[in-house]
Formats: sequence, structure tokens, C-alpha cells
Amino acid sequence: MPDNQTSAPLTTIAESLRRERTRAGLSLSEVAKRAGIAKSTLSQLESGSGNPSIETLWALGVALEVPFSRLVDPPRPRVRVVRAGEGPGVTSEQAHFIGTLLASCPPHARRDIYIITMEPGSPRKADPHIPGSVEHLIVGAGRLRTGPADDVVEVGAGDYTTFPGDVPHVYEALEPGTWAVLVMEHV
Amino acid sequence: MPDNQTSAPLTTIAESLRRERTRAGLSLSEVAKRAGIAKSTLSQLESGSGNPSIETLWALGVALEVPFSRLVDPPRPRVRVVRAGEGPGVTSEQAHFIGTLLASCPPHARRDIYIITMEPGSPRKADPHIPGSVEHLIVGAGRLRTGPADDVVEVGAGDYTTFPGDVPHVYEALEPGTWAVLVMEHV
DNA sequence: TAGCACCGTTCGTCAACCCGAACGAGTGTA
DNA sequence: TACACTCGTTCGGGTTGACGAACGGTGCTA
Repeated sequence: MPDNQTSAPLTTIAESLRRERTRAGLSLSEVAKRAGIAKSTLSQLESGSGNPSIETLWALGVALEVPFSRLVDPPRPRVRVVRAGEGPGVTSEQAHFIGTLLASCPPHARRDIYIITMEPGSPRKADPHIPGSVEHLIVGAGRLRTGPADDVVEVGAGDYTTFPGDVPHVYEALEPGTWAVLVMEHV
Repeated sequence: MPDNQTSAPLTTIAESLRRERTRAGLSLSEVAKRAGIAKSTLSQLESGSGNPSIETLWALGVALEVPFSRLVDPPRPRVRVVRAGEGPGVTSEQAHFIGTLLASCPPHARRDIYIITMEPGSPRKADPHIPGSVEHLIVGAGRLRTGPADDVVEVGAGDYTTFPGDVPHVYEALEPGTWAVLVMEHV
């Protein structure tokens, strides 16, 4: 049961609207015109005062060209790739030894460890797992195209990537003898 | 640009509300009371007439114990796969794809993921971690001597080993460019 | 400097969302 | 049969969201 219900959605929406709008490089007036709403309404929404209706927020999602859920859910980092040898924060260094923390474990999460081996050919399309699941992948050898169906990345030996597992995602080996460590995380 | 924006959200919300409510086995009155909204409001929403505000829909999401996004996103196919031959060992086999479950995660355990790279030389002696911790190691390349100080094993690329982490243990690379995935498990 | 265009905010007005109450229908019980 | 209870729907009324207009501020141009 993911408790993303705790935080008030209104402030999240306010932040998301302004963030997505500035990211797109659009003015408040322009977005309001595209969405077909009054710019005064959008101004109040971005200031945090207001309780928009679904249709209003939906129109804004269309105008900003972002999926609706991105406006209400806090912007979770989706696909993250750590290339071999450039891990964020070397945590332990001792004689000829380097440790890199790839993903610390959230409380009460469950992580199962797999090794997967693949050969080039038909890409494997994985159905979504239970909501909230996250996949971590470290390539041992070969090259691999993987990630959510709409956001695929290519990783090689030693690379690390993580992405949500509750959406359709793919695995496709690009070289013979490709294998990887897969850590499946359930909430 | 995922075009999940096309379908009208109101009918989707209406269906989602009724579906999630019946799935939970709750009456309309009960859900309305839990959400703190009038049951007339919920009745109109489930009938498709109405354009709820965010706070109203959020309260319903909390009452139904479902993440907010499930009420607005079209019901994604929640395929829960129970593969043939479940259990430790080969769990999934598909065209050019083999998945092997190395270690199923015990409940309420925490697992942190590291990549460690080592060069031959002086072996790294690790002090015991907190009691109950277990280390899982998958070698990406090279060779490695590791394990508790009194029970060292030698592993190569693609090998997996696990041993208790709450006793003194060692890591020693036997070849240049040795690296491995380390999953540290705390209870 | 005056003029213009656009920016984002604030102010009244209207529609509609949300509410409480009342209503008809179904079920179990004395 | 009469009663009590709960179900989900429908009906007036108040609060509020969405709208349009006007406002001050900024940058560009003649």
C-alpha cells in the first residue's frame, strides 16, 4: 500500500504546474490559452490557492503535454543510469578496493536478486509487476537495451540502471553472451 | 509523448470509483463517510455526471486505499505472473532469455546495492557488520577470493556467492579489472 | 518620452460543485 | 403486517471554482 496519499496534493500540483510550464518555456498566458482556461485560474493554481476540478487539470496536462499523473504525483525519478566507473559517491575506498552505492534500500522494501542471461533476437517484453515495484539492473557482460517501453536506455558491462517495474518494459540483448544482475524491488 | 490524454477522464473516474469500491466490498454510503464527503456527491460521480475537484477525488483515493493515479489513469493491465516452476532456481524462460532467482528476499529485510571494483594486491579485510546482515556477491568480471575469514571461496565472472556479513570477511581480487555487484542485506 | 505589447496578478460575477435532507426500494425481524 | 435499518438516488441552497475585465510592471520601438 504505497502511502503517497499523505502529502496534500494542492501544493504538489502548484509546484508541478509551474515546473512543467517553465520547463516548456511557455508563459502563463500561453498555457492558459492552449488549455482553454482563464489565465487568472492558472495564476491562482500556480500560487497554491485553489482546488481545481479534474477537467481543468486535465486540460492543463494536455496543454503542457505531460501525462496527467505527473501533475499530481511527486516527480519520482524514473530511469537512472550509472555508467561503469562513474558511480555517484564512492562510499568506501581501501587498498585496491572501490565500493559504489547504487541504490540504498527503502524501509520495508523487498528485493529479490536474479541473474538473467539473454541472447540477441526477439526482445523480451515484460508485463507490469505489482504497483510500486522497481527494477535495478547491473550488466555483467554484453550490451542491453532495457527500460520502460517509452524510455529505453542502452547499457553495457558495468553499467547500472533502474526504472519502475509496474509499467510495461523491455529487455533486449544486443550482443551474444549478455547477462545481468537483476534486483527486483517490491514495496 | 504518451497520449493517455485522449479519453475523457470523467468517465474513467466514474468507472474507477465504482470498480474500486465494489472490489473493496464497501457500500457507497460507507465510502462517502470514510472520505468525509456527502454520499450524494459520490453517487453523482459514479454515475458519470460531475467534475470533481482534486481534494474530493483525493479523499476518495484515501478512503478506497488506492493511489490517486489509479483513479484517473485507465486501468492498466495488472498482470501478476506466477511462473511455472516457481521457487529458487530457474523461474522464467522465454526466447533467448533465462532468469534465475538467486535469493528471495525475506520480509522486512533491507538490501542495499553496491558495485565494488578491486585490483590485485593486499586483500581487503572487512569488519563485521550489524548482526544478521548477509552479503550477496555476483562477479561481473575477473576473479575474486571472498567469504568469511575462515571459509574463503574463489569465484569468477557470473558466479554468485553469499555469506554472513556479521563476521570478519575478506575481499581479494585475483585479476586486474575485477568488479562485482554486492547486495548487502540487513535484517 | 510616449506608445505598444505582453507579462502575471487581483477583483467582481456567474455557474457548478458539494452538501444535507428527503425519498423510494430492498431486507430481516418481532 | 408493521417496524427498523441500510441501500442508492434525487432535490433546494450555500460555498467556491472558473471566468472576464481591469490593474501595475517590464521591455521594445519610434
